[in-house]
Amino acid sequence: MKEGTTEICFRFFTNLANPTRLDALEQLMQKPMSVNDLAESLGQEQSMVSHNLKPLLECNLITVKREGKKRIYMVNEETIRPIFATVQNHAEKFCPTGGKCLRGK
Amino acid sequence: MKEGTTEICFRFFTNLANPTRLDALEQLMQKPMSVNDLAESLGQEQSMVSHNLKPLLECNLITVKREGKKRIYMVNEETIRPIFATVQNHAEKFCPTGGKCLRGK
DNA sequence: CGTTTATATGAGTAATTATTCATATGAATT
DNA sequence: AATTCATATGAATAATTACTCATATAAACG
Repeated sequence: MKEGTTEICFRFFTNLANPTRLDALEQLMQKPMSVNDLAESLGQEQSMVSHNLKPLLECNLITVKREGKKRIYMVNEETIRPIFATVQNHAEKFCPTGGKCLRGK
Repeated sequence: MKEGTTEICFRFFTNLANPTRLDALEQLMQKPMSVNDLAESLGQEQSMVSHNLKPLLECNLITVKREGKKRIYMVNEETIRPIFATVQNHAEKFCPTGGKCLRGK
């Protein structure tokens, strides 16, 4: 692996290691939308969603474009799709208990 | 995405979102080895490495086999290789500043 | 079967990260 | 340019996660 990869990986995975952000990504995979729509669809406060979108955006896991007075967020398909595909494959093959393999919740 | 995927993803990414565990994985990708060898090669305490290998093992991101009186750890190639390949691709294409895209450290 | 060597565990503390609430910013539309 | 609607930010607190040190366990080999 290249130099500095651990640092990048750490930021990358830290970014994804959060339920709110994962929920947000899941929604945005279905359909690009604004912070407010996302907040409503997740049943979360706008400010919390906004706080959580920030690092996703900074790391380019999502992008944003303006539409009228809204900012429409969408996922970076090139990265997000394969990542989730790999996790899903891992879950099917290696997590027979359905994700309870890491520390009993 | 399937039901329960967010929970699995959360555990999965939480597991990877740690410098010690990433360093350990990087080492183990080069060569399977014991906890003590790993500890030495990382310049970390054996107990810390052991603590960190535990969740990786529980989530089947690594596996272990006994060899004499040592326990040899190795990565789950099927999952780890593609994950890191995707992150690396992401870094090259979308992190021009070399990983400084998420919160200035 | 006792001893040694390798590894795991527990509990306490430190460090990091998430969430909340109040408020600031900012662009679009009138 | 004033108003409004959408979104971002800051700072404080809460929650989670990591690390350390001391010690327990466990398998292998004599």
